[in-house]
Amino acid sequence: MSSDTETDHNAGQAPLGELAGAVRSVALQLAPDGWGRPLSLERPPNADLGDYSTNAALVLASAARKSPRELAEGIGAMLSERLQGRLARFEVAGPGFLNLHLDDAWHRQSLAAVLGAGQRFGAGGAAAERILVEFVSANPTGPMHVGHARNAAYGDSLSRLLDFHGHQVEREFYVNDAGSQIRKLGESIQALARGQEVAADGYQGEYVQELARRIPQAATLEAADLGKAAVLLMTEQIEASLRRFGVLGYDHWQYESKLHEVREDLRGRDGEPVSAVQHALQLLEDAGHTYSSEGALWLRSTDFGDDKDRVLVRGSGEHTYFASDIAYHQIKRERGYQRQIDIWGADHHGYIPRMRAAYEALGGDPGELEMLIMQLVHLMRGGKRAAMSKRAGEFVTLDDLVEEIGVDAARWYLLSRSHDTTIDLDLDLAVRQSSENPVYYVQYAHARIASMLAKAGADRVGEALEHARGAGTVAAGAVAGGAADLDGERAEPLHPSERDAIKQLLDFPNEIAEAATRRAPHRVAAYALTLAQTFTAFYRDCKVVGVQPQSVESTRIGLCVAVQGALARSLDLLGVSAPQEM
RNA sequence: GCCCCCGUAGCUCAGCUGGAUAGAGCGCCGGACUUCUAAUCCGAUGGUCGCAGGUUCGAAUCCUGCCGGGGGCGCCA
Repeated sequence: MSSDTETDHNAGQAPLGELAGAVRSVALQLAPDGWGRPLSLERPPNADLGDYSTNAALVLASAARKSPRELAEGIGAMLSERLQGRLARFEVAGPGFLNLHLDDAWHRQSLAAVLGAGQRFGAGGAAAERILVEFVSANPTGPMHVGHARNAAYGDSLSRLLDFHGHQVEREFYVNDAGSQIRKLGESIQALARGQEVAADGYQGEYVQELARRIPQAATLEAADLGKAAVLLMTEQIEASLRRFGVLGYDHWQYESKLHEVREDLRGRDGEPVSAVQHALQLLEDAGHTYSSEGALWLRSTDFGDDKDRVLVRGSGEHTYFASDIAYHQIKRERGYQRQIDIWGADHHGYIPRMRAAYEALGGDPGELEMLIMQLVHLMRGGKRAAMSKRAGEFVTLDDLVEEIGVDAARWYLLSRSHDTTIDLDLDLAVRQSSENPVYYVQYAHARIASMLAKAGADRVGEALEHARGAGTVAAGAVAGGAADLDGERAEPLHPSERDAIKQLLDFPNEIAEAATRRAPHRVAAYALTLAQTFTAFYRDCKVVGVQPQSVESTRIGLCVAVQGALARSLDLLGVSAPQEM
């Protein structure tokens, strides 16, 4: 597809944004007091009701001191004038909906605008922020399971989405390589290497044995060193699994252990270098948000809405995990992000109030910190809940999932549902049904277009695109006398399926904006499926390659190119491939 | 006991900052391949949007209570 025309940032929002703007400005002329109220511009439930529908009159009736229907009439009349010939007609319906019927020229111009935007169609639009997205952050004590898979797919896709929407995104993995769990892992490996029993609360399973085999001289090493060596191996393995799963590379790997190391650039009250953890604790102490009790140091998190105060430093002198996490968030603040997004598993939700409290105690604006909770993936077998025990080594890993159903089906399955609903994953069923996965429907539509364009030939496609892109200017100049195409001939009327496909395409920028703003990549999947369906209906109804007259073929080729682009973009945002043939 | 998420068609789920006749995929039933890709298409079946109140021109959507399912409430990480 063509990507040469990289126009301004808002090009992606046109032309639907332009129509919405026209409705808004006309409506506010009639009801100036209604400024600031949100007006809808939607596809009506029934195609007979028109191309678009607005509730402007319903929303603004009171401000205009008119009946909704009367106001709708007024808006329609003014809009008609403003859009010149492109608004074929309008109707007031029901309590005061204003239904707009747009003519073919408007559709052609809109398609031309989409083609003109090229790869940037739907991009940008956000008030750009520098955002850090931290996701997966699986403990390096074992392989990743399907819960991590969901977190990975979501975090990766959300990052892509935010980036495409115009934000400056960095991705980070927080490695919990400190604390008792690593010690336990080291001890477990040591026991296995020495042919002893693993402690009851230690780590079991195939992968621990493998770690013991892969670490040279494991039997002679101390547990602490074994732990360190295992973390390295596990982190490597995690990174490789994520890469196979299509996760774009992380910009940062932050090791928890580093937060405990003294840094030259951080100075304590006495001017001596301190660690990030000490630095953060001093900030809290200096701000008067801590106190000592029962031999421990506490954060007065209840001052910031938490249920109870929390321990930062134990009676034993050890820092809690919470203290590390506070330091981690403080370091991220100091790195200059405008927004931190943490993507956590459902078991962390109780952790949110204290983290938010700590963030505020550090002097941060709690609105900058978003902690998104992924609901669980329930593993099923034959319709029944299956146990997942890491200790016993019984779980389905990310690698298993990919091997069984492939990256595309797995990612689509995990991403086509909202992150705050629990997912039942029946692997047997998933394998059996993977060929029914809607992802293939979307990919098929993409491949089909590729095949059609190949049949038309690159030269013909290029020529057609030039023609289709020109529709904007020509139609604009020919509004009064009816639409004409480039050669001045009368344009053939668009088929209803063509008009539908164009309108479906025009929704793309809004869908992207919604999905990004609401942190909801599953909306992209839903959109892609609908677009593929709308395109397939067009394919059924309208011959493209070889259709006469040639101007019709040109428009349709242009539509194919535009749809293919939006499908490819949607799939890419989900981390799913867009094949040329299937 | 308190906190978070969920409850929509037989199944899995969209729709939720209020809009018109509540949607999709799968399953089930009946049809369509000499076609630019049938991994497709067309048609049929299928819902008291958990229950009860409230808010209003209008509620699956917002508020309250209840019921049911899942998860969480450590000086663990």
